[in-house]
Amino acid sequence: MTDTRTRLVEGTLEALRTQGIAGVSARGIAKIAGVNQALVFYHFGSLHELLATACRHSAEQRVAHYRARFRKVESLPELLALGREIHAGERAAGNVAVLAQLLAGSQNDSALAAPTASGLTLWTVEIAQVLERVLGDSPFTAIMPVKDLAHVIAAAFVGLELFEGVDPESTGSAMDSLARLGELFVMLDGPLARTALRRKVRRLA
Amino acid sequence: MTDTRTRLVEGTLEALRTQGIAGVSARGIAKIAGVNQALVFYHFGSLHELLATACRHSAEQRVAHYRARFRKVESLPELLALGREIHAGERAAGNVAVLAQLLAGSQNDSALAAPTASGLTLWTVEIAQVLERVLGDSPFTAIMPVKDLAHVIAAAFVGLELFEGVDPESTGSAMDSLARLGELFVMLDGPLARTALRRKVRRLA
DNA sequence: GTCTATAGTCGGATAGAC
DNA sequence: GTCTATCCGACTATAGAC
Repeated sequence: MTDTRTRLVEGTLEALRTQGIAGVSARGIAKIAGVNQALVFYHFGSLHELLATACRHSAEQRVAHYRARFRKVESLPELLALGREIHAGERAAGNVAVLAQLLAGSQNDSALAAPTASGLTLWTVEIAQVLERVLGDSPFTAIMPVKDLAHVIAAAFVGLELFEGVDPESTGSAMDSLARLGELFVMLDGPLARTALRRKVRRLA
Repeated sequence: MTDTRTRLVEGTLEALRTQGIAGVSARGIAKIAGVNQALVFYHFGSLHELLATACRHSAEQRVAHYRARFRKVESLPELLALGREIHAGERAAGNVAVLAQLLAGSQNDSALAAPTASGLTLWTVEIAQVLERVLGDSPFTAIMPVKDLAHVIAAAFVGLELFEGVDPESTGSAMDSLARLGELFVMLDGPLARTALRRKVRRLA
């Protein structure tokens, strides 16, 4: 990627952060990137394609950044700690906001939906792999497969990110509770509890 | 509210559903509403104010529609059943999509953030009241207050709604799992389990 | 209250010089 | 590859007739 292409992609992400999907424009992105407006179309053909490219780039970059850390996680407490760390860092860097804006824009724009879905899958696959390793043999997964749990976790994060934009205090409190809930789950996930849980799960199925 | 005002407000919600926050315009809304474009400004002063009005109206209308049902819920299974029913109905009517688009737009628009937060609060207050009644005396609430749980539930619904727009199959599967998880929780929430949970919670605090 | 017409602005995209 | 200049459409908002 040449320097101009990179600047435009990074500028697109910054524009999504500061202006939202409703406010992005080729002119605005070019201004942020410090390049001429016509270069958006020379390099990417259309604003649409630039958005899609930025979406792909952002997801790959973010997940790659944490992949090694994900691979090292061997227990639920470790996963929770990493989850909180990622949330804090990504939130501060505005990357969850980018994802939320892309998701909102994708609802009525099928060309954007495909790369957004790919980007999302990068995250959920990574989370699912860790969950598989961490609670793969828990009877809990009979009720909720790790793939589904990974989706719910990612969805809750995106939803809470959006809430945080309109009601920061309540959302912060909810996130703290969620962290405590994870700790409780770890405490409950002993051998005895697993046996009891297995019985219940069988009855449910 | 005169007929034209009503048509414009309803048209705004329809525009949010079909075109998203990035695609709404006074002209588009007027076309959907079947009224003259200039009337947007005569009745509401600005597109902004129309969006805010529509946001308030939508939330009040939706919550009022379910309030009586919420009040009748006396157990977690009933709440789960109602939750699934509301989700299906609201999803089909596109009301969760409206909320998601308003949330996305509010991230970079403080004038929209206030009414969106109010609308959101109408929902979370209603959910929290039911949760209070249903599991108010469970030790579970010591870890996660009903207010926080209500926020997380609402956030997860909004997040999953957004995911559904880009990846319907995976999201549907995740929602099914979530429903099963609720059923499991009900089975686990017996007197014996509560006593054990209370012990764990004390240790955590 | 509702209409037409329009001012003024901004945005996507392209042509063509360098 | 990068620039200037520009076309053209869509937008918010207002003026003024009815």
